[in-house]
Amino acid sequence: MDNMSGLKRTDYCGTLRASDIGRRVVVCGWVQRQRDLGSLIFVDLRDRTGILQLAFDESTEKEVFDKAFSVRGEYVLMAAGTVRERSSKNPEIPTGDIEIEVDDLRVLAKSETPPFEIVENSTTGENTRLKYRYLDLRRPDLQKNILFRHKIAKVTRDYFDENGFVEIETPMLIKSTPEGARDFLVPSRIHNGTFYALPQSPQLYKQLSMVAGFDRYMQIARCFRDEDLRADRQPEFTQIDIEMSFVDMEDVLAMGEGYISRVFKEVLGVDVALPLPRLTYNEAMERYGSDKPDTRYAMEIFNLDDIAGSCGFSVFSSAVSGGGTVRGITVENGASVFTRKEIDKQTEIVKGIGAKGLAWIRLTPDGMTSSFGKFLSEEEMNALLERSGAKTGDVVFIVADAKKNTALSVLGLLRADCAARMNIIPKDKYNLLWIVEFPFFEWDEEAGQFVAMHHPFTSPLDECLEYLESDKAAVRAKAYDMVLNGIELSSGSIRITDPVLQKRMFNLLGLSDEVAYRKFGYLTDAFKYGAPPHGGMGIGLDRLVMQMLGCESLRDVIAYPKLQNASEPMTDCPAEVDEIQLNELGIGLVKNDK
RNA sequence: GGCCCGGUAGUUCAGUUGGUUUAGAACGCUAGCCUGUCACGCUAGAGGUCGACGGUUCGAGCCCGUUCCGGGUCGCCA
Repeated sequence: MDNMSGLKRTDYCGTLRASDIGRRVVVCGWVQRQRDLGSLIFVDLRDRTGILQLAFDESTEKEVFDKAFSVRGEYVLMAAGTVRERSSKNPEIPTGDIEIEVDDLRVLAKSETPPFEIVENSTTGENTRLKYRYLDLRRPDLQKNILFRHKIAKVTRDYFDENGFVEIETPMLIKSTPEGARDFLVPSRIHNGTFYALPQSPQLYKQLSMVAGFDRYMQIARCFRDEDLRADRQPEFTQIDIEMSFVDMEDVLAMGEGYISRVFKEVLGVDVALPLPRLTYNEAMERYGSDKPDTRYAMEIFNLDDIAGSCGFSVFSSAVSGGGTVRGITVENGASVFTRKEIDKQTEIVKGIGAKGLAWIRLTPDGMTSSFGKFLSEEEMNALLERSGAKTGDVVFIVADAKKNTALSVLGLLRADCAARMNIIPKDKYNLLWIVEFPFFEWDEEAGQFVAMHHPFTSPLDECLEYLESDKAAVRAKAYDMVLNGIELSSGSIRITDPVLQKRMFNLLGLSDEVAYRKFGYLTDAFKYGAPPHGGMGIGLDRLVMQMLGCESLRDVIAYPKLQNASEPMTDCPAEVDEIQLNELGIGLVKNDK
C-alpha cells in the first residue's frame, strides 16, 4: 500500500476536458475497470464527478506499469500524470477526448471483490444493497440523487432566508402525545419509568416559536413515525417545516407556491405555472376518489345515482336508497387489457380494499357484455353508457356502496391502478395542486367518535364557526395539502390562537378540559401571553426529491434508509442492548411469544 | 394483522406434466495470451445445502404443509 506523500489532488476525475491537454494533474478515485491489453493497460478511475481514463504503455516506467497491472476493481488510487489527447476517442463520456499519461501511481487502498457491481441501474435486492450501502451509494445514480437532494436543500435555505425565515432547531427528545401516529419512545435514565418521544413533526415547537416572536420559522427537520413502511413512507423522514405569523391562508399558500416554483426552476429548469390549481376536498373526492389525486390523466369518476337509483338492479338501487352511491370510471381502450379473466382478478383486488363487488361493462367490436345488463332496461343502459362516455374498446367499472366514501375511495384506487396498467401516465409531467377545505372532523369507526382529520390546533373556516356543535360533519378547516403527481407533498393549516375557540374544539373532540390541559397545556398556556395569528406547512423533502427524480422508492433518495421491516442490515439495527443499560433505565423485558 | 409477487452460483436470472446419474446462462471472479481499449477480445478455470424444516413419491429445484427472508399493497400513517 502506498501513501500520498508529495502529491495533492488537483482535479476531480469527471471535470477534465480537451482544454486541459498538456496539464500535469493529480487525480484520485476508485477503479471502475481495468483493461489489460498486454503491453497496454487502461484504468477507468471514478469519483463522484465521473470517470477518467488512465493510460499505461511502453513509455510508462516498469514499476508503475506493474502496479497498474495488479490493480483491481474498487481499489483506491491516486495518479499523477499529464493530460493528453486520446488516439481513439469515446463520445459516450464527457472526458472521452482525453486520458492521463500516468507517471506516478499510488495504491491508497485495496478492495475485496464487491458483492455486487458498482454500476448504474442496479437490480440487486434491497437487503444486499442496504447491507453494503456504502458500496450501493458509490453507484452513479445514487450519487446523482444524493447530490440532487443537497441542491434542493440549498435552494430551500436560500429561498426561505431571502424571505425572512429564521432556521431554528427544535428538540428531538420531546413529550409523547399519543395522537395520530405511534411515537418512537426513548426511556429516561434520570427519571426512571418515564419516556421521551421522538417528534412526529416539530408542530408545537414551531407554534411556540411564533409566540416567542420569531415571526417566520423554517427548519429542515427530521421526523419520526412508528408505523408500517411503504415505498413512499419511511419511519424516519425529513420535512421542510415552516411557520409564519400575521398571515392568513392565502399568504401561506403563496409562500409555498413561490418555494416550489423556485425549486423546480432552479434545480430542474422546469417552469411551474402559478398560482397552482386548487380543488376542494369534496371536489377531489367526487372527481378522483382521492384527497391526493394524480391529475396527469383524466379518467374522472362519474355519478350514476339518478339512473341507478331507480333501476332494476337491486345492488345499485339499494345502495342509493340506503344513502350510498353508485359511481363509475371509464377506462379508455381498456377492453383489450381487461379481459373477463383480468376483470375477475380486478374484482378480487377491489374487494380487498373494501368494496362489496365490481360491476363492469366491456365494449368490444363484437358487442357489449356486462355483469348486470340483464337487470336494466335498454333506456337505462343507454343512459348509463352516455354518462360514462364509453366507446367501443373501452371498459366501464362501477362501484355501488352504502357509503359514499367507500365507493369513491375504491374507485380512486381502481383509477390509479387502471392508469398504471394502461400505461397512460406521462412520466415527464409535474402536476402540482392544492387541496383545500378539508373536513375538520373525521368519523373514527373504531373509536366511535369524531377525531381531528388534520390536528386539533387547526382553525375551522370562519363560516363554519356557527355550526361547530350542530353539524360536525360539515365543518371544514383552514387546512391545505399540496399534491404532486398523486402523492401528498405537503400539509399545513392556519392554527387556532383563540383560547376560547381552542377549548371549544378540544371539547368537540371529546377531550375534557383536564385531559386537554394535561396533553397540550404548555401550548394553551403560551397562548395566554399574546399569540400572533399564525399558520404554516410541512413539505416532505424525501417525497419531493423522489418525484423530481422520478424514483419509485424513497430508498433511492435517502442515504441510509430502512428496509420494509424497519430494520437496517448494515448496522444490524434495531438490536438488543446490554442488561446493564436496561437496569440503568429501570426496564425489564417481558417475554413476547408471538 | 390481511392480500399479492419473489427467494436457484458473488450478482441478475432460466430451469418443460416431478424423470439422463454431472442443476445451466450472462455478468463478476482467478490464471494465461494480446499495443488503443473504453461493457476490450480470446483461452482455460474456480464457484451451488436450489431460503429452512417436514411431508408425498421409486424419484422433488419443481407437488403439499409449516416457517424464515425481501418487495408491493390494504389496514395503519392526527
